[in-house]
Amino acid sequence: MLKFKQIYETLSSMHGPQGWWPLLELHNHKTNKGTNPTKTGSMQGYHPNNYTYPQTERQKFEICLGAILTQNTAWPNVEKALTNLNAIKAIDQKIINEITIELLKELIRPAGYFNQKSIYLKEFTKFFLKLKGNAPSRERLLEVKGIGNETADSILLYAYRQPEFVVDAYTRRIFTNLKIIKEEATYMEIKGLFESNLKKDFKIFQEYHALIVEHAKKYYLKKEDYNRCPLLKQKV
DNA sequence: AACCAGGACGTGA
DNA sequence: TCACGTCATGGT
Repeated sequence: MLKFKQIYETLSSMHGPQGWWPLLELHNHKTNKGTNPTKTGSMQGYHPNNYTYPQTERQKFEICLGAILTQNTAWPNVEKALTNLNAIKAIDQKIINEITIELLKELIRPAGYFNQKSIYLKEFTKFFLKLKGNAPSRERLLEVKGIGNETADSILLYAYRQPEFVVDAYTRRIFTNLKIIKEEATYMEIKGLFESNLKKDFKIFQEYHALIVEHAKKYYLKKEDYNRCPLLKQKV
C-alpha cells in the first residue's frame, strides 16, 4: 500500500502547498498575498508552507466554528458567516456563549442550516469553555451534538494539530474512483487506511486532506469528469 | 433552473 | 446497524 504516499506526492506536485485551515485574519495580509492563485473561493486566508497555525486561542476557536459551519456547505458561504461574526467581535467563546440564539442565527444565516448550526455552535462553545485550553479527546468531541466524525477530525487536525486524518465526501469519491477503497467502506475504515499507510504527522495529514479537496474541485465536480482524473494514469 | 456544497441527526425498520 | 428524509443559503 505504497499508493497512499505516492498519491500524496503526486497531488502535492500538481497543486502545490495548500496551507489549511484558512483564517479570517490572514485576509489581505501582505505576507499571504498572491499565494495559491488557483484556489477557489476567496483565495485568501491560507498559509502554505506554514504549519504554525493556529497561533492564538482566537484562531483555534475560529477553526472550530468554521469546521461546524462548513458541514455540507461551500466555504464562501462559511466565510460570510464568519465575517458577520467577526464584525461584532463574536469569534470569541464568551461572546458566542452570551448572545441570543436569534442573533446567532441571523449572523450565520449565509452558511445555511442556521437553525441547527446555531444550536451546534452554542453547544460546542459550552464544551470549548470547559476545556480551558486543553485538547479534547476524539470521544468527548463526538459527544457534542453536531460534531460527527469529520467535524471532530477537522477540529483535532487543524485546531489542535493532532494527527487525525479527515475523511470527507471528496476523499471517498476520489479513492473509490481509483478503486483503492470500496463503495461501502465506512468512515472509520477509510480513516484507518490513510492513517496506517502514512507517517503519523499532522502536517502531512493537514496537507493531504487539503490537497484532496483542491484536487476534487478540479476533477470531481461532475461525474462526467471523473475519468479525466490524472491519478487514474499515474497509479502504480 | 436544477443541482450540490469540505455532514449530522432523528426516525423507523 | 442501516437506509432514508431533513435541514438552507448561495454559486454554477
